[in-house]
Amino acid sequence: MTVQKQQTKRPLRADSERTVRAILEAAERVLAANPAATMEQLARAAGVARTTVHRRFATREALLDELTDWAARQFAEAVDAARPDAAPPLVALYQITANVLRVKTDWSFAMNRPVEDSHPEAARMHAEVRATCVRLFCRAQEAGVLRPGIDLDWTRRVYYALIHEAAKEGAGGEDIDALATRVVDTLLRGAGAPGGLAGA
Amino acid sequence: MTVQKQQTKRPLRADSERTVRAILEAAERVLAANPAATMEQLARAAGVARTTVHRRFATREALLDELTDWAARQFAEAVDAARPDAAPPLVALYQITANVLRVKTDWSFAMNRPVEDSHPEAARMHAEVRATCVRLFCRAQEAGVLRPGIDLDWTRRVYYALIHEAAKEGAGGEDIDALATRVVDTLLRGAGAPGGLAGA
DNA sequence: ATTACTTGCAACACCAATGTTGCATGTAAT
DNA sequence: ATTACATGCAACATTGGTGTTGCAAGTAAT
Repeated sequence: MTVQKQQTKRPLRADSERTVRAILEAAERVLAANPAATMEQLARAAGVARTTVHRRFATREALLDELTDWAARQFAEAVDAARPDAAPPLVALYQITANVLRVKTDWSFAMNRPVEDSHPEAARMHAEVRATCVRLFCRAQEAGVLRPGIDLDWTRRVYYALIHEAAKEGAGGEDIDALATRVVDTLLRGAGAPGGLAGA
Repeated sequence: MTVQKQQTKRPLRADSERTVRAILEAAERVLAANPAATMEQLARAAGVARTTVHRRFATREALLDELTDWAARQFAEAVDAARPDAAPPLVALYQITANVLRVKTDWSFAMNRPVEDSHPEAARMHAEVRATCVRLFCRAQEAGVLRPGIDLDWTRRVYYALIHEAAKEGAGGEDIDALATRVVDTLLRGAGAPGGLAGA
C-alpha cells in the first residue's frame, strides 16, 4: 500500500509540482522588485496561503536557495540551447542573447545575488556559463568578430549588462529579436560613428 | 544664551556633521552589498553605536531618504562639474565618466532604488542628470561622435550600465582614468573589430 | 572647574515576520 | 464511500530588528 503510484516523481494529485513552480516564479518576480518582500507577499503573489509555502520550503533560506539554483539552471539551459561551442560565433552570440532574454525578462534577483557562498551548485553553473561565454568570445576574436587584444572578461561583463538592460525594456512586451539585435549590435559597434573621433 | 554660536550651520563641537557623513557613507557601502542590512550593522560600519544613528535619523526610513537625496546630490554635482553643456562632447563625456567614478565607486544602492515615489527631490535630480546626459549625447551626435539615428536613451542606459560595471572594478583601487577611458572607448567603439562582420 | 554637547552602553517595550500546529475543507483516485 | 493527499485558515510561540530612555563618560569651549 505504501507505493501504489509507481512513477518516479509521483504526480499523485498532480498539483504539488505545479505549486512549487508557481511559488518560485512568483518569488523571482516579487523579489526582483522588492528583495525584502514578506513570505506572505510571496505566497499571495503565487496565489497560495503562507502556510502552503512553508510546507514546500521549510525556511525562507531554503526557498531562496531553491530559487537561486532554479534560476541558474534556466540560465545555463538558455545558453546551452544556443550550441555556443559549435555554431558560428556571431550566430551563437545572437542565439544566446535571444534565448536568455526569452527565458527571463528580468533576472535581477536570482542573478545578482551573492551566489558564491553556500550555493555550490548555482555557483558551478554560473561559472560554467561564464567559461562558455569567454570561450565563445575567444572564438569570435579568432574569427575577427571581436577586436584582438580586448579584455574578454570585461567584454563578457558588458555583454551581461547589456542583456540586463535590454531585459528591463522587454517587460513592456517588446520584440525579443529586435532587442537581441540591438544588444549584439551595441556590443560589437558601440554607439560611436564609424569614422568617428573615438581614437582621439 | 540660546544662540552664542552665530554660524548658520552651528559647527559647535564640530563632530555632528562629520558623524552624519560617516553614517551615510557607511550606509551606502553596506546597503549596496546587503540591502537588508541591520541598523546595528550600519552603525558598526560607520564606527558608531546604534543609538547614535537613531539620534541622527529618527527612523530607518528617514536614513534611507536622506541617503537617497545625498547620493543624488553627489551624482548631480559630479556631472555638473564636467560642464556637460559647454565642453566639447568627447571631453565632457570623459570628464563626467571620471568624475562619477571618482565620487562613488559603487552606486548600486542609492542609484537603483525606486526613487520615484516619495522622493521628489532625488527624482528631480536624477531626471535633470538624465536630461543633461541626453542633451550631451545629442550634441555628440551633431558633432559626429555618435552615430546618427541611434536611440539616445538606450545609449544613455548603456552608458550608465558601463559606468556601473567599471565602478565594481574600481573598488580594487584601479586607476580612475584608465577605467574612464575604457568606459568611453567601449561606449563608442564597442568590442567588435573595425571592419568586422558586424553589419552581416 | 564649569558648561555645552555628544557619544557609548545597557535596558526596555514593541512589533512584524517567521515558523509551527491542528482542523476543516476540497478533490481526485480507489 | 473511503482513502490519500493538498490546501486554506486560525491560532500560537519565538525571534530579531526597531525605536526609546536614562546614565556615565569624554571632549572642547568658557
